[in-house]
This record gives sequence, C-alpha cells and structure tokens, in this order.
Amino acid sequence: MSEPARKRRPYAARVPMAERREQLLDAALTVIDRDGYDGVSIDAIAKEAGVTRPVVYGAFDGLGPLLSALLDRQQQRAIAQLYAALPLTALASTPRRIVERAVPALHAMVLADPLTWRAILQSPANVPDVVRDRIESDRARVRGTIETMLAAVLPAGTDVEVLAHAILAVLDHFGQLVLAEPERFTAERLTAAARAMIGAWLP
Amino acid sequence: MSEPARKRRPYAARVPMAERREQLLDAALTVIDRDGYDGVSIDAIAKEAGVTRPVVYGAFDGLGPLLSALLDRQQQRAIAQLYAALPLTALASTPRRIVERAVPALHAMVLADPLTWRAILQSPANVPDVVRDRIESDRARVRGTIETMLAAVLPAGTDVEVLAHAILAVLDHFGQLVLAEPERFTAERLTAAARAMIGAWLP
DNA sequence: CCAGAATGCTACACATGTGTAGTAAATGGA
DNA sequence: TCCATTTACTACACATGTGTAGCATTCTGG
Repeated sequence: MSEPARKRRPYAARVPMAERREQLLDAALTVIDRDGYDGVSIDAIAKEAGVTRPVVYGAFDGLGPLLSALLDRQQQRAIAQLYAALPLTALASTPRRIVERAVPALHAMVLADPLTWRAILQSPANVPDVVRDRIESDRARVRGTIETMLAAVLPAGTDVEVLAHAILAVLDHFGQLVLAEPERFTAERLTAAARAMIGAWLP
Repeated sequence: MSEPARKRRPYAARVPMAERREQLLDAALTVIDRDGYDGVSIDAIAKEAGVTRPVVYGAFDGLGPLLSALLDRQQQRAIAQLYAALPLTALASTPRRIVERAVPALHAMVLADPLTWRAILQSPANVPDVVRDRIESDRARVRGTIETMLAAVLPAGTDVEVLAHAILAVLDHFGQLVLAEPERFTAERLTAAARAMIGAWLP
C-alpha cells in the first residue's frame, strides 16, 4: 500500500529577515493589485510569497503593521517619482505652465508604477486605521501645497480650501481613469481637459 | 441547583414577509452607516434587526441579493430626491444658472438623507459585484447627462467625456465633504467655489 | 565537521461568518 | 376550539482567517 506519509512541505529558500520583509511587501502589493484590499490577509500574503504564516508573523507584528510598512515604502517611491517627474523649479512658474507640465508628468508617473498608485488611489475606506490615516494625511499635505499655490495666484478672498479639494479630486479621478484605461485616457487628452478647465479663471 | 435550561430566545414579533424585508433593508443601511460596508454580513444584519440568520435567508437569497435590493430602494429614493430638488425645467437654462441652482439643491439633498448618500458615495471598491455594477452604471448615466449638457454649450471639438468625468468627480467629492463636515462645507461655500470654477470657460 | 543559532514548518485552539435541516411556537380560519 | 400554516429558532457542518507553541531543517562559524 502506498504509504500516505503526508509529504512535508519543501522548505522555502532561507532568507535573512531584511530581505524576507521586502519580499513579503512585494507579495502584499501583488495581492492588493490582484484581489483588492479585501483579498489581503496574512494567509494570502504568505501563500503569495510561498511561505507559511508563521514566517510572516516573524517579520511583522500583524497585518496592520505590514500594510503600514508597505505604505511607507510605496509612499517613498511615489514621492521620489513625483519629484523626479516634476522638478521643483517648474513649480515657480505660472499656473498655466504648471498644469501643462504637471498633468503629463503625473500621467507618466502613474503608468510607470501602476501597482503603487492603484494601492494608493484605490484604497477603500476600510483599510486598517494606520493605513487610512497615513493616506489621508498624505492627501492633506498635497492639498496644502495646492492651496498655497492657489493662494499665490488667486485674488484674496477666494475659497482656496474648497478649490484645492476640487482640484485634488479631479487629479485623483484622472489617475483612476489612467489606471483603468491607459489607452483611452492619454496624457494629451487629460492635459487638454485640464487646460480647458482652468481656462480663464486663472491669470 | 440552578437548572441551566438554556433559556430559549424570546420569539421576535412575527411579521409578514414584505414588511420583514423592509425592516431588514433598514437594518442593513444602519449597519453600513455605522460599520461601513465591511461590517455588513448576514449575521450583523440579523442581529441589528433582532432576529436570527435563517429569518434573513428566508427573506433574501444571500447578502448580494439583499444589498442589491437595498440599492434598488435607496436609488429610487435618491432619484426622487434629486428630481424633487432640481426640477427638470431648471436644466433648460444657462450653465451658470444650472450651477447656481444645482449645487445648493444637491447639498440639501445629501443632508436630507445622509444614510443613503453615504451608502452610495462612500461605497468602496469591494462591495459585491451586483452592487458595484449598479452604482457604476448609475454614475455612468449621470455622467451621460452631464456630457449632453456640456456638448450643448461648449464649442464642438471639446472633450466633453473627460470634462464630464472631472465634473462628476468634483460633485462626488463635494458630497463627501458635506457628509463629513456639514457645518464646515455649507451650500454657500460650495456654490461659490463651483461658480469660481466654471468662471469664464462657459459662455 | 559538527554544535547551536537562525529560519521554516506543522498543528492546534480560537474566532467569525455561511448556509441549511429539523424543530418549536404563534396565528388565523374552519 | 383546534389544527394547519406561517414564521422563527436551534444546532450542525463547513469555510476561512488569526495567532502561537513546539518541532524540523538548514546554515555557519569555530
């Protein structure tokens, strides 16, 4: 009779902690992209990485801390991309020029790393608090920058807070369009639309 | 000795199916509002309604169909509110007037039924497919209307598709602002901002 | 080459949620 | 009044996910 002898799982390659952590973050990002934030669990990440759950618990204190670390990492990459795509010198220009430069830059940035941007732009309301808070505070920072820029060029008394909200909402949605249908929503189209929108209400 | 005699649960009031269904939909909406879409489960809805799970299964075929029915109901109410707040005759006006009327109307509408609008505006990407699809198709319909209106007043050749996306994104976000901080984001502020945004790019 | 440290695996005890079969209570009409 | 029907409850069999204790394997430095 065929000895059942439940075959022991072949050992996954042994990897030092630091590297394992990176690998697990990669796995988490892949899972998020494939199954959305709902599909993310310690279990799913472990499977994706080809290891067992205790390995994950060895590297992170749980799902919250893991996702938090992931956002840390991706956020750094995202910001790096942002500044690479949009040299700060370009910001000291007129609003119109900023738009002409920024929109294509953002478009390219999103397409250059769709996984990261999907994770950020499409993060639903139900991610762990750490993550939600982090993303919200990042958004607030960007909004602050936009507010400052608006305040510099718009007549005093303008409600820059609400306008900044609106602009960020549009940029956010543009990002989602690009992620969903890159072929359809090209940099040219989006830039042209942005141009039309700021039309005449900016000096 | 105190006979344990596990006390049988007191029977919930007996209610005809049609009414029970309404009651369960109310319970579901309450749960969604309190715990978000993640907190929604057959179990949570049953508890909220003060009945046991089999009762829910007697009324609906599962969570998907239940949420679908909920969206049906809330959508009807929402549309009724929309048309009540914004008489169709108002749409046959100039863009500027439409904005001046529509933004306060939408503001009041959201505040008049926050539960419904939270359920719709804040629905995350991970609701059951039926619900996601329904909400997305509703959004598409509204977008279509916006496109039509834009096409009527903007020069031919304008990219009304992208503009409609942007406008809907802004309205959507305005809704979220109102839901989050009604005191802070008043109808006046939002209307003024909208006025500023359409500023000079509309005839 | 061979401990022992580092790393990974198995197995368990829980927890929450699903869906259903079988049973108990309430209700309304003969 | 009483029984058939309607409605609700209990209890089970699963399924998936968490977190941990203890054992197995691999690797490395003396």
